[in-house]
Amino acid sequence: MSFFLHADLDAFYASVEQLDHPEYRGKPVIVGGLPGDRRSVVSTASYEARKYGVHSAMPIAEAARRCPDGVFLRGNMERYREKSGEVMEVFSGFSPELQQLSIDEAFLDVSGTEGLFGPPEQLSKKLKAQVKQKTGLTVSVGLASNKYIAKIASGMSKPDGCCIIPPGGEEAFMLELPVGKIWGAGSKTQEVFRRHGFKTCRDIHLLPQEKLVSIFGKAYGVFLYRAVRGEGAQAFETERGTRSMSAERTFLNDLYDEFEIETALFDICQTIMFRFLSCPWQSRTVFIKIRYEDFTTVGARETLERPITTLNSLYDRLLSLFRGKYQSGRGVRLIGAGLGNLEEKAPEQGDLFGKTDEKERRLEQSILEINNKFPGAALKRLRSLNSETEKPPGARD
DNA sequence: TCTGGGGTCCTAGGACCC
DNA sequence: TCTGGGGTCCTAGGACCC
Repeated sequence: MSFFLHADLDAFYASVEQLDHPEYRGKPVIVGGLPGDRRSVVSTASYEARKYGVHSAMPIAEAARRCPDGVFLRGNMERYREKSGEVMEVFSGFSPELQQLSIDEAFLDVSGTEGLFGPPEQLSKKLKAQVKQKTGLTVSVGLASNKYIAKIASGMSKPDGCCIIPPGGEEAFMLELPVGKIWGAGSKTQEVFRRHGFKTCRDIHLLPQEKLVSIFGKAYGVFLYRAVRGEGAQAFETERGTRSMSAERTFLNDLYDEFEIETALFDICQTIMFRFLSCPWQSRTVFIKIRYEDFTTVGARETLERPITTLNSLYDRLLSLFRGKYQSGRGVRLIGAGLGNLEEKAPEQGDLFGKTDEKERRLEQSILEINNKFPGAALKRLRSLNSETEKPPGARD
């Protein structure tokens, strides 16, 4: 008999700030940006801030209107990653089968741990107490016979709660649930639910699988059919490795100047390559993303014959994708790029990449490292190394 | 209200091969 | 002559999650 625990830190970024800064405790804390920051959104709002109607993904400007006396912070990812590590360390003491879902949540396979930690209530109590004692943070917990139900249960117990769904009770638990609580049904799907008059999972439960498939498509229809019956969704049961690596940037003001956009693209390219060099993957697929001023978003991708090995070659391909896709004259609000179809690095095949490539790769690596320490310092040098990059006449160095 | 950044997965259609 | 069917790989776009 399998049993899973889903653990989710409460208002994670905001809680870390309140932990590190006692003067913020009891106050509405909003992490994501300062009130004047244009184009920023809320990452996390503390429970005090949520009372004002502030929530994740809300524009900071709106949050500032709703909660003018809030404590607004840009956030410190390095610190959050550090705290996350501490918490995951505690989790790992409760099960060797730890599946981290994101920076602030994880699944633990706790099947057969009763002899060690007692029944679910006690297990949960011990885990919550240990997280609190060792990290100062509170965590909400859900326990069930599959991950999907455990995840929904932890969400219902927030903050600082625990919700246990006994084996056999999964379907009954789902039936009464409002459709808004279905994990995996976002705003577009909620709109479809509304149009069909579906209010609780029971309304969906009434329909045969074929009907759901005809409304929602094959994969999603089957997913819903299973979900409302309390059966785990396949997607969450198996752990999948990393598939892509990307970076993007939204500009404070829309960019119209192609040289400026391409410079930003180069900067993003460096960020990706720096991260890519220290990971165990290789990739033959490159992609770009352009968001225009009206928020329409387009992309382009290309799969190459050989893996990308140098910054120069990456930028070369990204630039060509960009130039092939970009509609001149349109304002660009965001530019992004990345590498897809990540696969295990092939064992060193020296002859696959020429000697020039290898030399170039090493030079780039050292420049990227310097540039990571002193942002901007080496950028010009690198960009001038790239033969594809021509400066328009009159552009200053 | 004027919408971040980093990811995953699905769908539909086209190219190409046998 | 004017057209089958299956498989695989690829691209573009969209929905969703934290």
